[in-house]
Amino acid sequence: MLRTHTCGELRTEHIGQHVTLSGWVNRRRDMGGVIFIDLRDRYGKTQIVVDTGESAESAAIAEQIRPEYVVQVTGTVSARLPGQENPNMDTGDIELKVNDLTILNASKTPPMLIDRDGGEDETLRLKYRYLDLRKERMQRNLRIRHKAIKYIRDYLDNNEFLEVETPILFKSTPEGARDYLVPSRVHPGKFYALPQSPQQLKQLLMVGGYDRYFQIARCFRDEDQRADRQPEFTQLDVEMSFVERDDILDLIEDLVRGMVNATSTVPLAYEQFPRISYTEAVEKYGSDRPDLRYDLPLVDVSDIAGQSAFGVFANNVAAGNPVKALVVPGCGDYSRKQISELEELAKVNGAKGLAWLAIDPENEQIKGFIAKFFTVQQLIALTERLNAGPGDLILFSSDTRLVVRAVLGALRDEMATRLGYKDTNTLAFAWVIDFPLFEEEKEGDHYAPSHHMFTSPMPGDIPLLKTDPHAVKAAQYDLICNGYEVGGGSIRIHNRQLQRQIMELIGFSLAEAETQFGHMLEAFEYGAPPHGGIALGIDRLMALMAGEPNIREVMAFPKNQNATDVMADAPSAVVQRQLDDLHIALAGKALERVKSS
RNA sequence: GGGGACGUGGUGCAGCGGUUAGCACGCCGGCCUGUCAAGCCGGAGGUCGCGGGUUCAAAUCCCGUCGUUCCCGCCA
Repeated sequence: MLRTHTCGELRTEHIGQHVTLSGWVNRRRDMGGVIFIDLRDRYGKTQIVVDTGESAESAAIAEQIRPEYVVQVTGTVSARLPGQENPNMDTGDIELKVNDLTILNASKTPPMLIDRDGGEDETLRLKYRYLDLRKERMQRNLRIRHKAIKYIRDYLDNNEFLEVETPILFKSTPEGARDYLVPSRVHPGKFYALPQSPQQLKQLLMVGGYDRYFQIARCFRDEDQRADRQPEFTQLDVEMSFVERDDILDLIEDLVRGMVNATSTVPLAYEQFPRISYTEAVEKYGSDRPDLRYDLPLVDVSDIAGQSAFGVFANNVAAGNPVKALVVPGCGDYSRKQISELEELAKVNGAKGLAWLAIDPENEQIKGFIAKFFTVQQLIALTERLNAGPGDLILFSSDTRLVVRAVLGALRDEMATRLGYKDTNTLAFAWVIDFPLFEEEKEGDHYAPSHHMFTSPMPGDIPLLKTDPHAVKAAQYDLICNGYEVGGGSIRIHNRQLQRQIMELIGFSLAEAETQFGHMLEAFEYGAPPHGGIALGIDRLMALMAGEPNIREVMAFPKNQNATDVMADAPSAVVQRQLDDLHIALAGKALERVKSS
């Protein structure tokens, strides 16, 4: 071993011991007669002291040392001089007096400072990721990730789950996200697909009798990036047999609660996760993954506003559409410019305009271009319903139900940001349940599944499939946190008759089903147990738990927004021979680019 | 595919029509025996992303383009 201790380990009880440390030079402070070196590894920092009067040899080496040199130091652990202790360092009561100093490896001047979080350009961080990884921030984040995943494995192992690996090279299905494809050398013109999730495979494991399965599974989706989306990401994939919905929710909630309490830097807002229906989520918060760190509810005022002389409201209510409102505390003094920013946001989300009222903080007069269309009694009824007071701003939306949701949901989110309601030091988890089995709007003349084809209806709703499919609730659930979807799953259909019924409703022919899911349908004929499961987005969970705004910060080697690895320069061109092996000829843009390079 | 923001020594930024493009950190050299973002003195380092245009004059204004990022579309 090139060390006897780590750089975060030595304390006063080690004083007098002869030890060897190895690590990176964080900083060197040359006082002339004495040189201090902060030696760093991922466990901490220790101050090294070189006294030029005591060892000319070590002093000469210390003179050459620069930041990020890798050095080995042997010396005696000593108490710091009285008054020279550093309370900001874990090892601040001691220092290592050097007997022997060796440079294990030199370093070029790094393009960024390691001991300061510099806000460097993202390209720089990603190009020199191995240097970025030396920073405290990334080391802390990857440590949280490791601890959390270890917690998950231990928890599920204690509950009789088996971790099973499933193929990375699998089969493309046209549904869902765009697949990453891998050409086959052995089968010209055919392709594997990288899994978007192990969904089918875990259901087949249930048929195989592995009644409690999990996997820390890498997944791939070839879609455009976001702060919470990378081309490859990690799911905790879970599937169980002989369970009902609440068995899964209870288990996963206990797992997540324990994991957060044990490993997260950001604490839970509350221990018990609320279970809210999809209908409540979209009607009250305008989103199927509402941010529950704050309330700011959408309130239906159709009955009052429909009576007003404002044509838009009256006509919409007469047509059966809602008028809903959002009260924004303290924003009654918004300027014309600020209001028009909000109107722009409303329009982006489908609104034709933005109606608003503001209550004067002094004289309680109600301003806003629609005020004149309301009687005094109507205004009183409105403010009472909304619990709106002096200084408040009231934002309205009236349109189809879907547009009202989208508009006020977006405004709720925006106003929470502006009002500083998004506490970054709390995690507000919740379950969203009772999703409709089918989307509200049909695709052509067919129903569209809101999750996927294998999602089971709630058992009591099965008769409704024949009479009112839109009223059928699914045994589907999402785990949400701070406005993010961090997980989702369902109880699956294991009954062939029911599966066929659903396929007919969504316009999926037997022939189509056969080519895409033949292996699934056949498997289900050999004694598929009742089963269901969930998948949690590990990267999103880790980002939330580390208080990070982007999942790049919890991945060791992420890609940038263009799905490029700027460190390794991937994807990259390959030699013609490789293409020939794969029976691939470049065409179009790809061919032009190769010719011009 | 679309919209917003950003692009200036190694790094982070200021300058936003008119001197030799400025500041901090870093880097190089010197001084210094108790520092810990050490201090002091001196120094090097820039095609202002790239291309075109407007102007007597462009880092600065306009157009295009490339890169980064956030968002919309997309993500069963």
